[in-house]
Amino acid sequence: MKKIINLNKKSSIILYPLPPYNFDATIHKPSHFPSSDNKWEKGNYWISMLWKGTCLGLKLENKGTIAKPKVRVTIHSLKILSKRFKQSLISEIEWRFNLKSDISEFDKRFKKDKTFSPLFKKWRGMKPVAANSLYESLVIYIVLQNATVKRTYSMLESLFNRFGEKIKFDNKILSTFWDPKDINKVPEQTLRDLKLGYRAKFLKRISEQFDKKEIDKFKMREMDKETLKKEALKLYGIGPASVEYLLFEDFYHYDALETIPPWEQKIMSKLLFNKKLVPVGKILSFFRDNYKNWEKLTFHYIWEDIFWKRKNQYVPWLEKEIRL
DNA sequence: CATCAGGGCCCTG
DNA sequence: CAGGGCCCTGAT
Repeated sequence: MKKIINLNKKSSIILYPLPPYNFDATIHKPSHFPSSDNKWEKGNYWISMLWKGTCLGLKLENKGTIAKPKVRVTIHSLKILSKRFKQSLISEIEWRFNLKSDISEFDKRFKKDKTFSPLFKKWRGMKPVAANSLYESLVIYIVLQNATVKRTYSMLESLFNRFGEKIKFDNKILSTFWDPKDINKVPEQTLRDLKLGYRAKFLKRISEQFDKKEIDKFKMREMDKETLKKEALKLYGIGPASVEYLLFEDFYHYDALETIPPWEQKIMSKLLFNKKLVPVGKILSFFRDNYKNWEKLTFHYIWEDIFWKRKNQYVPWLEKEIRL
């Protein structure tokens, strides 16, 4: 059992997201599998973060409304942080929690949508969130591949326990990720022992690329969608399915809807057409024809809505499609 | 018990 | 560009 690190120093700042901003629906995604690096309760969110080699604990509190959003961020750390460090950290936090991207056009354009206006209204101000760093997201995409939820969860938790730390702040104990070099320096077999299977090689290669600073996430944030896509596909172990998540969830391309994995296809078939299985092409053109430029964001609203429902009530047909 | 596909990806031919 | 192989797990 590793020692728990107490983060005793803290400082707070108020941030103002661009409206509309739905705090809970943006920060918490019920469709995602649970992971011990973060915790959500209505209006509050805790997550561990590594920034420039420093281990931090963030607490975010909702202090505003969708139309007048306001978020209080408390940064917990072991040592007092310099002003310079905090400045870079705050702009990173603004990116990660998607405080500044503009979805007001989407908001206006589909207000009167004949099919989904109630749903758009219900989740007004919901955006994708890249609460994890790019490296951490890639780790998650790798453990998602060809695995059930349970297996994905256990692979990630094994990695946390082997390579990460446990931190305590605001009465929460959370896992942290690790520096890519920690994985780059261990043999592949260490990862295989954690039951990563063939993904071990992917994780090692990606960790190596990050350790050698071959990937510039800031540059990637500036790229147009097609360039970014090509760039991301160069990452070893990252293919079309992972890139599909990456473009939307990590780089906020709201129109990035090109492929739909089988289980999502089944669920969307039911939700959109009330059928068992509709061809992917038909689902794609439904979004393209009706929600141009906002295809994936629209998909996201429909998608998360059913998973929010699942939190409060049992949805038998959905349960069957989730490989737990 | 064995067999097999899978919420992919890489590599080979 | 099609298809085999890969770690494991759960379904049959």
